[in-house]
Amino acid sequence: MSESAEKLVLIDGNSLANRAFYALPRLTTSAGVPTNAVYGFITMLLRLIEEEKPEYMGVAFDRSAPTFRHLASVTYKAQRSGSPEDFKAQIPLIKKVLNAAGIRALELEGYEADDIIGTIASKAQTAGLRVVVVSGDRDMLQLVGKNVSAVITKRGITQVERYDREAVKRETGIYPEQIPDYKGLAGDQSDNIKGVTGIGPKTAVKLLDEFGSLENLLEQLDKIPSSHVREAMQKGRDQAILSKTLATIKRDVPVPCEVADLRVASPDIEALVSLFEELEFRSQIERAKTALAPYCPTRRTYSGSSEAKHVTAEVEVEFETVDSESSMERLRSEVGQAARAGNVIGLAISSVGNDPKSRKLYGTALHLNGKTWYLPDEEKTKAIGMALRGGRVAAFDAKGCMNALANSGVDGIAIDFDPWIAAYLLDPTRAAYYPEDLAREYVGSSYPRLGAGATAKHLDSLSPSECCALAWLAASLEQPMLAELQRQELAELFRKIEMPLVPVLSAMELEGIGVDMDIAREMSREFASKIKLCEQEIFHMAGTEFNVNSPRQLADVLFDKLGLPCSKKTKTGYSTSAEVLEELARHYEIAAKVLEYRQLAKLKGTYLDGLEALVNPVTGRIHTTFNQTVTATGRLSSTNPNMQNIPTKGELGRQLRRIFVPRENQLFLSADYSQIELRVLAHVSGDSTLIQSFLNGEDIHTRTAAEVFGVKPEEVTPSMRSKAKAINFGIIYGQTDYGLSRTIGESRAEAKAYIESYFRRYPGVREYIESAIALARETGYARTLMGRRRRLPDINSPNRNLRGFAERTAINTPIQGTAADIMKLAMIRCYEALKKFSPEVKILLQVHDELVLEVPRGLLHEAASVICREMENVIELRVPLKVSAESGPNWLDMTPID
DNA sequence: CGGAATAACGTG
DNA sequence: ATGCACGTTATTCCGC
Repeated sequence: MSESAEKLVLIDGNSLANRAFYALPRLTTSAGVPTNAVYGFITMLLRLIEEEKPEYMGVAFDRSAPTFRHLASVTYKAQRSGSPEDFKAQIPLIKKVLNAAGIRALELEGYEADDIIGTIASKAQTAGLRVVVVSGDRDMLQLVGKNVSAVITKRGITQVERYDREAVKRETGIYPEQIPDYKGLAGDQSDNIKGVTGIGPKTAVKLLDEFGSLENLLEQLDKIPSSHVREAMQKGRDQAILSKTLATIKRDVPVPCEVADLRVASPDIEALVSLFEELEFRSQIERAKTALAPYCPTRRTYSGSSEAKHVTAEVEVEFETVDSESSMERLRSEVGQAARAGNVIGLAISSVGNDPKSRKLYGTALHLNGKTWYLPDEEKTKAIGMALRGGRVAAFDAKGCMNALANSGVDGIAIDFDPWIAAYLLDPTRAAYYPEDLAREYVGSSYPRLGAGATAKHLDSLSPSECCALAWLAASLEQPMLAELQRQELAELFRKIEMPLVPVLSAMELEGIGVDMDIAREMSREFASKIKLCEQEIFHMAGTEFNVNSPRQLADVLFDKLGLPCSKKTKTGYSTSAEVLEELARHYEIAAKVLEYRQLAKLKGTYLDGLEALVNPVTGRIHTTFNQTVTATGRLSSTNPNMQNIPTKGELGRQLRRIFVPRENQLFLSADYSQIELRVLAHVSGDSTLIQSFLNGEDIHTRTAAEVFGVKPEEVTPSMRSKAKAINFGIIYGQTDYGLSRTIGESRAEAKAYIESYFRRYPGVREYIESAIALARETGYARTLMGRRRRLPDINSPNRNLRGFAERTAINTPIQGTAADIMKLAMIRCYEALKKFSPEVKILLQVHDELVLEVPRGLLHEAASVICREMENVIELRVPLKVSAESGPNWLDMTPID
């Protein structure tokens, strides 16, 4: 069964509505009609549609006498959130909404939602659909099987847990089909199922692991080793059978419809809008329209912000699905022909996955020679993959495509054009690079319907037609966007740096980095107990208990209750930032404790607990994603997790680096550019003193201190050096005297004097700053050494604040951006050099001015020299580039090489 | 419930 | 007003 099969989402309506009802405060229309359950239900429904994009949907409702459990829970919480009547009255409203949305509400006299869902899930499974069951009830896990997964809503559907067969086993210890057997043995209090007296959860799991099913167990009671358990089973035999029956979801109830009837095909948007207006759900109208648009037979009209209004073509892109040997043969020959002729081949891949390494391909579209093809599965993609090697390929999210292809065993596809990267170079500060916007800007007023791909930020779960439209678009954008890059003198940066970087980043992401989760969990436990201790001390000193994590509550306690002096303010109240607390800590112990608490909580939450969910279950490694199109300056950024902000500054935080470990018999090698930004400053400013001190290999901060404070280098004290360091960094950021005075804790006049003294000693730097601002004023841009540009629309603003910000950006961007350019080029060079040197050496991470690699022990010194050489010689500046290398058995214990 | 805004804090 | 560039976490507010 290929994963491109159509999808059916089955929702337990009562379960979701109930949750919504109790989670939301009492919302009503202006007439007083309660609407919270409807509102919450719609929120969850739309979210599901947006994420799952199912072709089929059904929402099942109970139609039996309420069980004991329902009554109990409803009356129990009733006093807080409204009466059960308020809830019941909202169910018909939910059904009305579903009806308008074109989604079937399913109910059957005398049956619960479970049974309807079970029955339809079975039918759909037989029909070859992928089924997703959504409920708050873990009982539903028993329906999980081939092509049937379950989403159990924990706290809503944000913290969603998706179960397949193996996940159920992992979580519960038993397989889905054994859940009724399990309940037959261990019972279930919440469902009033008794089970066998004397058999608890652990015994039940053990028995089922051994005997498979309840029936099998009952046949071989004599084989149970423990006499205790054997007796219990003999006594509870009938109860076990009855309990199992009660716990089994029925799969053969007379549901009033066929799977085909559940296709979402004709939402009545007008009816839905008027219903929402009636319910006064203003904020949901637009969202619902967008979410349901793909299900509507006709496409909405697009109205752009400009005077010209474009109407997207009503037509789907035409494509041929490759489902026979003959079509495969034809496609193969077309690809060969396109490759030989040098024609562009548009590529788009529909894939899913939590991280780059688990991103799995389930459909590929190709557009070439004016025709679009769709390869409906991995097998077909592999069959054509190699043929793409020589072609000129264009694709949105080239790196994601490479990852998905590599995970399917298709390596070495070079992608020459990624419209997202092109658009990024043309305007790196743009909020989003939507395919639809690019189509309008570069292709013209008519293009095929893009569907959900229109506003795609990542290319998850595209339908065949969306996938094909994007392949078409990627190919169609190539020439116009390349021409624009050329016009703006960005083509070389694109061709020589950004696109060649893609395979390097892909390889890094797929490689991942090793983590020792045993250490992480151990540290997490230690931190937890320290946090608890800390919290108790804070409560004691405060004389009250509160949530220390809440800046609001903390401010209340500190400034109102305890009357500590408050200084800084935020938009909403008094600030409790580290800066404020550090000041207070000089006199008040509680402030110091809060700082300690904060530090521990931050480290635990972000770097210990947050990591767990991101470990790839197959590789056991962390596969971060490097984003090439987010920063305004040209740097990379890293997400899921951010591997570029792993603690290094504080001693406590630094310890977390022990978690990251190389493979057996390998070492980490880290190579970092020393003072790269100041070296870039020296180069672009041409300041002779600065250049000279780098040429001499001096300690740059010491030299600055000597210059600014007018002493000999050997007379520079640590305090002078640290101030000089602050000045050096401040210069790069365009800092004012006020800012410097705050960082070094001296008077503003003093800071001003330092800066003036600095500029007297480094006049070239002052000239650079002035010319950078002047250039930006003239052109509206800041540019890096390699021509990367960033628009600065506020550089001539009458608003002093905005203008000041733009001016500082004009100073900083060429420096930060040039350093980024250099590092990117170095990465490409290192990657190429390592291919020749040894395929066993892997680049794992980039942290702006540092590369982290994994190296077999025996290759360490040679690898280090290859890397340092490549990094240092990547470009000839007026000052040398210096790289320092370290190695170690984890990311904490790193020692210098040479 | 879930989305958005806010505050805080980790990195180069 | 007041130092550049990022991403993640937890809390809080809001919807009608």
